[in-house]
Amino acid sequence: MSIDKDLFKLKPIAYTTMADQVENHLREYIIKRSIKPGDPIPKETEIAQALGVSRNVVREALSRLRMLGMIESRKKRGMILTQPDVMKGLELIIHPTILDEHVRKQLFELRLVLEVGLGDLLFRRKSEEHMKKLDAIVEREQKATTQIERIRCEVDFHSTLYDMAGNETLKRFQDILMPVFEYVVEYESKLDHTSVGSVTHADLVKILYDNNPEAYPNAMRKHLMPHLSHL
Amino acid sequence: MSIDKDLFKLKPIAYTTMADQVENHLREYIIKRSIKPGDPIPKETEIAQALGVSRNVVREALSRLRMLGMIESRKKRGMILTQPDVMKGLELIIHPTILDEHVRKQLFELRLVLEVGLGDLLFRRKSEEHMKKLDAIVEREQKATTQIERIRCEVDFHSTLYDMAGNETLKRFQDILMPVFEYVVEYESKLDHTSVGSVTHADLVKILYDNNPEAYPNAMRKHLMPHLSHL
DNA sequence: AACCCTATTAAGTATTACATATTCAGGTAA
DNA sequence: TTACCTGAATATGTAATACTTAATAGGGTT
Repeated sequence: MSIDKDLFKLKPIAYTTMADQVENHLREYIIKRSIKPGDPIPKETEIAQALGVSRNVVREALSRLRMLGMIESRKKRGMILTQPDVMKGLELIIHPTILDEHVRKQLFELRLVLEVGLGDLLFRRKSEEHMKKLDAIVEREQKATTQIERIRCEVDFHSTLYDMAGNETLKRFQDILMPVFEYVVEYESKLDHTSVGSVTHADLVKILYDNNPEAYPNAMRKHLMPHLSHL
Repeated sequence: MSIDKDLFKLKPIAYTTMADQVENHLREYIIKRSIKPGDPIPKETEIAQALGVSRNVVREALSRLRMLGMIESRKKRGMILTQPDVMKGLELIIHPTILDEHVRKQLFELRLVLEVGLGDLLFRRKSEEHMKKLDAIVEREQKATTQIERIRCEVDFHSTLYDMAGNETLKRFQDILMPVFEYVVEYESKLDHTSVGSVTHADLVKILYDNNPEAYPNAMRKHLMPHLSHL
């Protein structure tokens, strides 16, 4: 509770550079002026002069926003605000080899949570094509002879579910996280779990055909049980 | 299908700057050399010289990675790789007033999916304290007289569930998305839905006390039905 | 009115210089 | 020896300047 204690808690000092400040300033500027995608933002030199910093620093801040897809710039036309891809930031950070195991595990849990809760989106948005595709995957899986082929079917099946959900953001989220999952799957398969839950892909497809949203969550839970029991 | 058609689809040209290239180069460098958090990375001048670009460009690239929390730098010690917060990128982009309604709706759906699928994490990780906290919120909610107070209880309840799940990444995800949800909630309350699903918070708490993972998903679905029926 | 040429503008890149903070080594005093 | 002070070396942070490049606008010619 004492002030001294809190002081010690501070990391080597939260040093904020000019670029950090300009970045924040620009964010505030965009929000306060409620600038919308397509609208122009001031020139680099104007910003630099207005904030009393070198153009160098301004460019660092702008470079960051550009990376996130928040702004675009053309040679003469200046810069405009753009509708950012909300998952862009995730994509830039998530790389399996950089993340430690703890985080990878948490992301894998996140995936399990998503698939169990996915039902209502699926039932509302499934189409003929989607169902046919699932049928085809199940058939392919039953004919599969190699472990590699089975794993491929597994990935395709669940990936198709995300397609069916008709939510681009969710789909993108899944696509970004996929490489991490593969890492975990590999890790788990080394342990013992070549086994599959008591509910098969075919069972899940049947539930989708039967239009039975009530049955979906617990069916998926059972399907994922080998993973869930690991928590 | 024709090539010409595809060409037209290309945006005004995917122009890559030197900073973009250096950024990618650094990412590859980190991955290929499997540099781990805490390990040092080359000096700015070394990078600039090695890649044949100005130090300015290198600093733009480094500035981006620094923003994402992938590296840290000290005045003399040089720069080191750090374990990035996987959700940092999301946090930087997601601001309700910037996102268009379409994306906000998708994020709201994502939240619904998460809460329905959250069960298994809850049952495995709930503690005495958590349950007490939920009890207190339910009690507070029943005594509430104003709409504002009820909404606050609503937020607290679901927020506590994410706490209970014992997954920091998931919790952080929720915290970042919360402002967007508030926007949607406000939007929905304007329509008609002051009503609540047939399953109350108290019912959900009971299921948690009863250690009944099977009942959870459909109970939460019913609780969220006013929102789900909007899909 | 259609076309071409030129000037202008704003972002991208390079270079140089200096400020600042941190480490390290060396030297002095107790 | 130990402790403290001091200054040099170093790498990042910031500034200033100049030049390149591409896109736009405007003016003139046919």
